Amino acid sequence: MSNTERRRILVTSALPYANGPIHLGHLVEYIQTDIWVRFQKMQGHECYYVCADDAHGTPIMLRAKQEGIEPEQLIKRISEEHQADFSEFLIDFDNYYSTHSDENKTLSAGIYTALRDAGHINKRSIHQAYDPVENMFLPDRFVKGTCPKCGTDDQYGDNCEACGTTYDATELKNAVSVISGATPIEKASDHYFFKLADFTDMLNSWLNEGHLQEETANKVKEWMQDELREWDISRDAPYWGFEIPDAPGKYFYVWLDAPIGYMASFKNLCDKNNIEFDDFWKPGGNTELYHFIGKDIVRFHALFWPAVLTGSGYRTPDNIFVHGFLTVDGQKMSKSRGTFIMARTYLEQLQPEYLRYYFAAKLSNGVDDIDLNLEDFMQRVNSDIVGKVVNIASRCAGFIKKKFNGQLSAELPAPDLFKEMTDASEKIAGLFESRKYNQAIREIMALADKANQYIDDEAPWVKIKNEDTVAEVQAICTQGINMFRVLVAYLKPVMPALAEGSEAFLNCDAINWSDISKPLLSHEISQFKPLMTRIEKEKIDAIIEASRQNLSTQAAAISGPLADDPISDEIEFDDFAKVDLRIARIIKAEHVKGADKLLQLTLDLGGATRNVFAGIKSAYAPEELEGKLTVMVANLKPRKMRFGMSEGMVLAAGPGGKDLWILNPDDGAQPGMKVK
RNA sequence: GCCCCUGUAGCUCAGUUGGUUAGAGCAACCGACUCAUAAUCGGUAGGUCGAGUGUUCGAGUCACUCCGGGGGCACCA
Repeated sequence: MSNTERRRILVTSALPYANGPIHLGHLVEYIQTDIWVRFQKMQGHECYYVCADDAHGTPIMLRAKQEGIEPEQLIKRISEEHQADFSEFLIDFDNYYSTHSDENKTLSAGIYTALRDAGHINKRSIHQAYDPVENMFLPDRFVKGTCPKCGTDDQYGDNCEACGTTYDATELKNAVSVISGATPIEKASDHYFFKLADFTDMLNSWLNEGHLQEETANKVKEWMQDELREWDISRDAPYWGFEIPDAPGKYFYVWLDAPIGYMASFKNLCDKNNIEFDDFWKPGGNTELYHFIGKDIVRFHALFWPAVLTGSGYRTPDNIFVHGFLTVDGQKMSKSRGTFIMARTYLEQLQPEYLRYYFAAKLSNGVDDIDLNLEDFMQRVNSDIVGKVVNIASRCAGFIKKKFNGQLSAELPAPDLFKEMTDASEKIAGLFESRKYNQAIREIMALADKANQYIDDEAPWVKIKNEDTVAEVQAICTQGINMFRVLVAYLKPVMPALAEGSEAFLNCDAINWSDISKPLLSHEISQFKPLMTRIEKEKIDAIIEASRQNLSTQAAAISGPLADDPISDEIEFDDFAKVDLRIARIIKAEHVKGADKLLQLTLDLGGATRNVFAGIKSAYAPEELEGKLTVMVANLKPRKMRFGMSEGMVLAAGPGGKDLWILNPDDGAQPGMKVK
């Protein structure tokens, strides 16, 4: 690597939104980026990794209000939480900042002004839902009402979840503002638009210059086939953001100043560390710029952002690395299943490097989703890292320490094998560089297998017992420990703390990519301590349990019958047919002496009568029931209860207590009829 | 409704421009070993490559249809 040029690289991850905590889904991206940046730095390149909280927008404004604090206080608190999470996950930003900063304000205003002066900004009036109580315009998702098409209640202002119709928030019937409950009115307002279509040619050529992964480029080209509409970049007061310089009462839409936050965070770093900002952001700077993002925000980064940058005299990114979403056990993260796992919840139970390793083992350079399979996670980490890699050091260290005073031998007994391992360096580096971490990990683990095989073949535990061969043990273990060191070097971008612990054990300087080919010889190592322990199943269970509990303590938790009580496993028709359901008339209902929950029902099946005890006392008075038709399971095996024989079961729905409703057939059904 | 991605051993994934008996790791099973955090080493078994049809001398690899999973769009960016 010494003969290659020292690259100058600026890297960003997407800015987390400052209204909630970091979860495992977020971490896919930060871990992916951090690995790449650590790798670049290990190569000796000049690489900066900047990020920031995305601190503007309506949701933050409203949340602060709800908590009775100023937005500044809210974003400060959230930023501290975010940074604590990132730091513990060993995400090593060179700078972590906020979009609510002087630098960002200046840069946003400058970019806007440049766009305006070049004629890329258009101003026109639009109509929008307006909350007359709160005196603010309402984004679609802050209006709810009845669908104008199908009449379903409680639908958002953009489309109906029941019938799928899309409409304007102003078309909703009985519309209410989610914020105040007031009926929104329609109101006109001037908005500022970015004329994206001005950049059609520029974008078309940019898209063909190989800046994007193929799949991403295809997606963006698909969007380019339609005419590029103007992008609304302004919002009316009250809004939490930056006021537009020449438009009092108008603010930049959060998505305008968010990516500029990348620049602002870097500007902040430059000012602290004497880095030339323009080298990285003006055209022709001989530097590289990369954004790591999720596939949900491709539009902003691959369409608007290059256009905005070009229109205001800045450079465009060299690439936008798009990754997929995280699923857990093959399904979308779910609060009710306990798989919506917060970074903090994870950290309370497990070490960050387990997850860093697992993600690395799964991540490719594609946009496919990756799955966190919890069983696989545990097995994989335990067997790869603890069983294979760390085990090499563990099984050699004892001999060296006890028998040879911690001294490594002066030569390697198997230099060819060592060379084979260091020769893999270029291939593995190429895989890290191209973000095929999964392949890199596979290569590294194959080498770890080789190391263990070598030790097994040499059997130092046998040779140590023989006078003639005892001297060989020192060399064998020196070989083993040096192979371990190479593996740690390869894994260092992924597992920096393991590397640090290993450096202490090896009693050597920080390992870099360039010095792996020089083995440690005639060198004293330190006492071996377990560098990493196994993942215990209980810890994973605890994470799931804690994530479930988060659910119940969160006000806005998603719940409902389906979430609380998911649909059971699929059955065959024959299974259903075994259940004989009949219409029954309740001809008599009475209290049962000594029973807290039961009512005794006499049911007429159109000829036969049945005596049934039903646990519905909490919801019904006997007199309410007499004469009613309902549905019963007629062929249920009679069951002896404390108060007598119960010959069937009436059907009811609901969580229990007062909330319990028996089934009622529609008019016309007669006692005894089969339900099918 | 339209469009994109995806579906390979129990699990996680590789499978190059279609070409001989479909690969790896983990798990399972058998054996060896005991230095090591019950780790390691050797071996065995396990797949009609989601289903079907087609193109071809030949298809996991191409085309079409269907099914399952993920996502995008339907004037919201």
